[in-house]
Amino acid sequence: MVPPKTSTTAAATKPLRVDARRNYEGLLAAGRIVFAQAGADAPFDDVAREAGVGRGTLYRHFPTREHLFAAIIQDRVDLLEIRARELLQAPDAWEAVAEWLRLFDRIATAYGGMSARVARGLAESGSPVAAACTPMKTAFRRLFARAQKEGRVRSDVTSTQVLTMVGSLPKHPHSGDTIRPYLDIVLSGLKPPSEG
Amino acid sequence: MVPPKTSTTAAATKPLRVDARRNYEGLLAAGRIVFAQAGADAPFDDVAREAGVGRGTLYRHFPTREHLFAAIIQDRVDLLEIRARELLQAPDAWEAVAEWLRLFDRIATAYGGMSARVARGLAESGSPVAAACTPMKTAFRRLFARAQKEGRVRSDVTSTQVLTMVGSLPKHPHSGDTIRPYLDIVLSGLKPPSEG
DNA sequence: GGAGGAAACGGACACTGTGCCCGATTGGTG
DNA sequence: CACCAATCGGGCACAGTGTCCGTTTCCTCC
Repeated sequence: MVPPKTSTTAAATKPLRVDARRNYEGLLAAGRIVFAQAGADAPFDDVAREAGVGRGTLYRHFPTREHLFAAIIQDRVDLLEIRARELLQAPDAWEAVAEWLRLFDRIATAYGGMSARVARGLAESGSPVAAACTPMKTAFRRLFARAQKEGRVRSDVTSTQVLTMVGSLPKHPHSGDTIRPYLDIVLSGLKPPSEG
Repeated sequence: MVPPKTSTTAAATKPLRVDARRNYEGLLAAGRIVFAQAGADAPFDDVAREAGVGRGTLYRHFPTREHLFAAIIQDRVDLLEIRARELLQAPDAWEAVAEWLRLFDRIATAYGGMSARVARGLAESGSPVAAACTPMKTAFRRLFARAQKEGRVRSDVTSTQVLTMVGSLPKHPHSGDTIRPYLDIVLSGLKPPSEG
């Protein structure tokens, strides 16, 4: 895993000592493992133990759980941003939005219970999650605005609200997949009243 | 506040001593106050302190936070059950479902953050919340089935899934109201593909 | 109306998770 | 290689949870 480059997490200011970078990457990997296995509410200490470092090290690199979340999802967020830019070229504006949201939903279920917390963080500016997601949000806003402009999406909802809503959809407790019809209902409901 | 009669919470087995009943009702009232003010994640102790009783008393009456939730929402749930039965007589099956869900959504926002926890408990059988909501769920299932039978609601979703979904909708952090378009999107998305 | 027993009370205790702090250690530099 | 700053990581204080048990209160029966 590559430590933050252009990201908003911590770097770009100073080169970081080699042991610090090693621990940073180890904590990131440990976070993925622990949260994937025990859910987003797993004891924060477990991450430090899994990484084989002390509590102090963990808290220095990631002051809060949300900071670690933000770092963990960074690569997925980058991916989603790229995809949103690509889909701006797609012929059907509505299908582009729908396809992107399906991808977003699939990715959001990677870590149990995390998508709900991320969805919450998306809204409140100032949160590390919101900072990490800003480029993605901007890219999706363009995609969404295009569909709205063409009248393919209802006009009384903002792109951020859609992200929050989809991120908050209930998930299967164990599989982690969104229960089938939930996303379909939202997608169908996003279409303007005129369209079926 | 009337202590549980036909409810599933604790009673109907033994008459409860007068001091026990007094404390039960005091804890219920305290729970409403504390959760309304500080949200559903407020320290459980605060409920005991607000009620002027010890921790032991609180935990004896309500072994878990969810047990207290179930008791607190009992009267709202009863109300919703009654309304669902009434709406079975309504001429328009779809409008009946929509109206009931709007009521459900409005009620679900009474205590900050509680609706999400209740929505989670709704799904997992065995939880006190699920037990308290069973009559309501049954009544809504009939209402929902009627609309589905008439082809006014998409057929690939169950009534329980709808309840879980609406209960999980993001809420305004402060006001507690569902952000406007969320419920509209779900309602619109529940209609079958043929209808606009 | 008072004595005995069961039920209920409520504070103390042990435990877990969190977040911070500071002495010890390690790495980079002249 | 020696020094200084950056980093490490264990220890500490604190808050929330849930349980246990000695004490108190209520109900019943005489």
